[in-house]
Amino acid sequence: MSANDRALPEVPGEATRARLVAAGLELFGGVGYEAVTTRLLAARAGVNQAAIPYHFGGKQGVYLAVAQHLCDTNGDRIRQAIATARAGLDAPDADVGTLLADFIVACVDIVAGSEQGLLHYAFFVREQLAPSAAFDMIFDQMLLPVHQLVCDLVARLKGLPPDAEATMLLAHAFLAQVSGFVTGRRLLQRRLQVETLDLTAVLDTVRYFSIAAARGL
Amino acid sequence: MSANDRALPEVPGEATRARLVAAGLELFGGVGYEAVTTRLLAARAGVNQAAIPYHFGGKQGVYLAVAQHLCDTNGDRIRQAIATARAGLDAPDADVGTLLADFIVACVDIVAGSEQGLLHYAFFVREQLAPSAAFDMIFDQMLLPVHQLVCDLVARLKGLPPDAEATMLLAHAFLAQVSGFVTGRRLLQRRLQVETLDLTAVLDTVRYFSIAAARGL
DNA sequence: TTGAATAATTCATTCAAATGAATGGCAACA
DNA sequence: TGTTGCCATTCATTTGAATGAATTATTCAA
Repeated sequence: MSANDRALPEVPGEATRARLVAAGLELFGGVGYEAVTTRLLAARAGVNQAAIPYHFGGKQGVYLAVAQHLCDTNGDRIRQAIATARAGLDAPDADVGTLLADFIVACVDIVAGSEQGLLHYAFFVREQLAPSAAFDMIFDQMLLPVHQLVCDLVARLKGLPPDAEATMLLAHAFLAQVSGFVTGRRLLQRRLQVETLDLTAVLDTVRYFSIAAARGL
Repeated sequence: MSANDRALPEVPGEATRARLVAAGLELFGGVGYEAVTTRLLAARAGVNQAAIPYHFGGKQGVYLAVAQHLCDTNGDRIRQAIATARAGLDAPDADVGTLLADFIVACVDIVAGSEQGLLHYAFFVREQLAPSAAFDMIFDQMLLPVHQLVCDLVARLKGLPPDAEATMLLAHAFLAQVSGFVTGRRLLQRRLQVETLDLTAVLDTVRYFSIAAARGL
């Protein structure tokens, strides 16, 4: 149990598993489960095709491992953003509208701030369009905590119960921006005639819009 | 060219084509292109598998026909909503915020108002996640006119040029609700513990939120 | 520290099942 | 009778997974 347990010589299969998960993240999010062949997956990961059944029991095993990895990785950043917002909410003089806007911005940043994040969220979107065994995992670990927090913020803002239907729907309207700027980003790219969106401009807009909505409620 | 060209005895192959397109609409939107086998597609349509290459040249032909049908069908309702909004915009005493909110509500209604509409939009979302030859069609006929209108509304509301980046991003924030209430509807269903969303409550929320945002800008 | 013995992993190859499309016969209708 | 659409069957590929040999890592007695 030395301090450098995480030195370069990992346990052997770990590298292969990690490469498959990384390749799966990219491919499953990009084109969907059925469109990814085990040959393509193995080639992209730079491993032999037989490594898929060997390490994960099959293609679906890779998919679930990708979902779990995705929840683990993004979960950290999401939990941090949630903690920040909740800390702000505990303060007596909390500016709830700003807290809400900051949190929505943080979510959009996590999701749209990198090519990686976009692929991650594409994975989520596909799961929502056609849920599989991975959906429960994603719901419990990612969607639910986020939605609950936004409900709490909206509830405080409007003086509503956090679990009321109206609260949840309003929370959803705020959170819609996250999916809007991801699933709709190709539309936006064409309209703006750019290859890549200006993240700063997007985040500024999200903040401005969220604060405007919070103020107007 | 009698008045009842659309009488029951259609031209023979038409029924088969229509059934395939209808089945394709349901399946492609529901599970994605690759997940739909020609056998399943034919079975769902109640036609022989060979009808696919015969009538559409292949599976992809059905897919493109579905995309076109989708643009035609929804295009009518969308164009109507756009026309209504533009008429309102031409009035001298136009309440732009309300026009904007009404249009967003109309879009959400078209998309989320029926199981059919949800499948249609799922098709769009998949095309945005991984664009194919159908994306240009969808962009030109559906996305672009809608986005342009919302840009015009936002431009009027804020006194910005309709083609400025800030305008387009703000327009996108309003339109995000459409994707948010569709791609996120399973999250919402779980949170509300219902099988089907209450459309009226959703549309009321969208209107309320849109007006609030427009007022707060 | 050796150095076999053992376990774990990788690999080229193969297999059965599936998938999309083609084929040729058949029926309906002009 | 000739054209058009429909159908059962078949075909060549592709797909996910299995197989067993080859290779690499780990263990542990000497």
